[in-house]
Amino acid sequence: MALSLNPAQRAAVNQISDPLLVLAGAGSGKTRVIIDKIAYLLHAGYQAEHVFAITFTNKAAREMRERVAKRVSREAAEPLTICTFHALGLKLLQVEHAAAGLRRGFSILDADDALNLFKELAPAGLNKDALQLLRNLVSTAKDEGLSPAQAIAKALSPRELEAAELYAAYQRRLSNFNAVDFDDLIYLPARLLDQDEALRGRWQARIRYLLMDEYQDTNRAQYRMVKHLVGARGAFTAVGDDDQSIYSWRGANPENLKDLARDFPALQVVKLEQNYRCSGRILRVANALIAHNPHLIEKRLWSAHDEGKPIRVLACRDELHEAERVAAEIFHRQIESQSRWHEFAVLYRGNHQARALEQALRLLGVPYHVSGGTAFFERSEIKDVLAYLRLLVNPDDDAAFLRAVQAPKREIGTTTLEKLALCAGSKHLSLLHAAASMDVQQQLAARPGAALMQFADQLERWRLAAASLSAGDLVARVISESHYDSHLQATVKDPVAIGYRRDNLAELLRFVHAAAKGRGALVDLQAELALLSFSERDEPGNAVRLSTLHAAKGLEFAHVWLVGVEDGNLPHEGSINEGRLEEERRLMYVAITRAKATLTLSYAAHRRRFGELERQQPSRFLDELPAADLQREGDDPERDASERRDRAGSHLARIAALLG
DNA sequence: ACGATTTTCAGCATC
DNA sequence: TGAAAATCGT
Repeated sequence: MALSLNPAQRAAVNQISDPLLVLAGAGSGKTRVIIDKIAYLLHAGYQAEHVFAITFTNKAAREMRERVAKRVSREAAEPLTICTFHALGLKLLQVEHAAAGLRRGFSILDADDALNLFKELAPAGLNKDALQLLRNLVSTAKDEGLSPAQAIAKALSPRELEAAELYAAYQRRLSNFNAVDFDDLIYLPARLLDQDEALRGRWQARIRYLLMDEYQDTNRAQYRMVKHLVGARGAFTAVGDDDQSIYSWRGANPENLKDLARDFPALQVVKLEQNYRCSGRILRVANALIAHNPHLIEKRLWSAHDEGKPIRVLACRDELHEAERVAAEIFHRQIESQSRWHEFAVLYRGNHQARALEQALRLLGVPYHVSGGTAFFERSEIKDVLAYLRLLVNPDDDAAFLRAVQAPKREIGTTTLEKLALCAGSKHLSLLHAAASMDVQQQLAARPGAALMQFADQLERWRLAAASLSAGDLVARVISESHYDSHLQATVKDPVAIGYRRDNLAELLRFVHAAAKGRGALVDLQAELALLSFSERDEPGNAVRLSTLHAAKGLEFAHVWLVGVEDGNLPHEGSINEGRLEEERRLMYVAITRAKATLTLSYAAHRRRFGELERQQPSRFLDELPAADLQREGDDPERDASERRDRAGSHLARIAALLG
């Protein structure tokens, strides 16, 4: 990367009087621009506490914080707010909780808990898809900024009315729990800002300059929140790239790029078109591919780098052959070039594709790191322990109660809980309060009643202890006194899995100790934990990176292999049918532009899908790349098919022959 | 209430 | 194919 800014980057940094959209192509140094702009704002006299930078992931926020602290001094960076959209929404709600009808210590339900709560209100016997569809309608309503009452008024058909009423019931239930879901962290602040002028004034005074990263990933609600926060002044910089919009399936709305120009007539647009990452050839291939998509604003990326190595296209027999070849190539290339392992990456469409690759790499003793996978905070043992914390902070959190009361098992089953819920409902008590109430106790049988009482007593003891204990010590005490470890031994059979879960809990403990330093208040800690999704220790180190295309966004590697470039996989089957080809093309574009020096694409003639060996066709996207830049390698798939049947030594061949 | 067995169903995965 | 959910049986 150049030491000084290029003219476009400088223009993006220095423009602080008008609202600004920075169209930042892949590898064009956009993070650099954001960091420098923060420094420039501070230099121009902005107080750090009035400068806000918003990202999508905690990881991005963390990285930005670290880079800013290096650019300006640590002390100067301290008062800055650099966080995710949801964390900003949460901050606002914590300050303005009364206006939102919430009490201090409100809980944040994750997607799972929210769905469970929703399930109880929805008509019984719905299958998973129908339920999720209905739940998504609620999300959509919040995304559009509709209150339950507005949604009911707006419903056109009986089905829509039913969904709107379900939305209303769901919000009532959340309110009873003193809880919000993830959507609410955006929807409620946007609503408050819209309706309460004084509140809006307070926040506009606080946020004097707003920077947004990955702007193409914002949804409607996030845009409305931002619009209210920046007001007519429009002191903001939005950085994004419509060609890297790959999250529309989870609500991102690239149209927001267009609306920005409509809502802020003074909007300036700066394009960052010099790519500092890829070789000339890699960039040319990427440009050729993305040129097949329609564009709102034309942008032409160029690179000052050499042409570089040809792009290779490997034809393979099946996914095992593909994995073996890729692993062998990485193995040899590393030795040959004396590169470090972390300069190599294998990218793929679906998580399941990692398996064959892992196997092949392990066989050669190549260290690797798989990104993504099940998020740390989604693991059941972590959610169990966090449920205790939530319940300590917010006794009305019935979702947390239901989780905590059943892990570890304490002879309280569904029948008991149903009875408890019935009593609690009629007396307008939360489940925990009901469990401790004498009235309710009398209506329960002796044994379950005693078990519930014991549970409530234990929580009360912890609550009292919390005052004099650090958050970390409290969590340690909860884990030990709830006998969670015996619970693990009783429910998990595989001793390796038990060890793994213990490790996770130890990791959580370490995290809480570190996070709670200086803050201490359990309330804040609990809220922070709810927003985190990945383990902080997720340090890949010096290892080959295996990653999905989505998880690879924002990363770069010297040598990239993109595997499974087949119709049905990339583009994915579902996207072909639903005409979402453009997003699939962007996905491939993102993959190609991760590569600095070499790029290898591969596809297999056959692939095992759902247990069946299926014939595959090379991706249609390969035809959109300039043939002159591609170097096709590998065996003729037809000839291989017969060879495969003949080869005596191949175990796979025999299995494949039996199946096929 | 819980473990064992059958059935189902496959994307990407943020906060 | 294989993991997770649903159902069965004690």
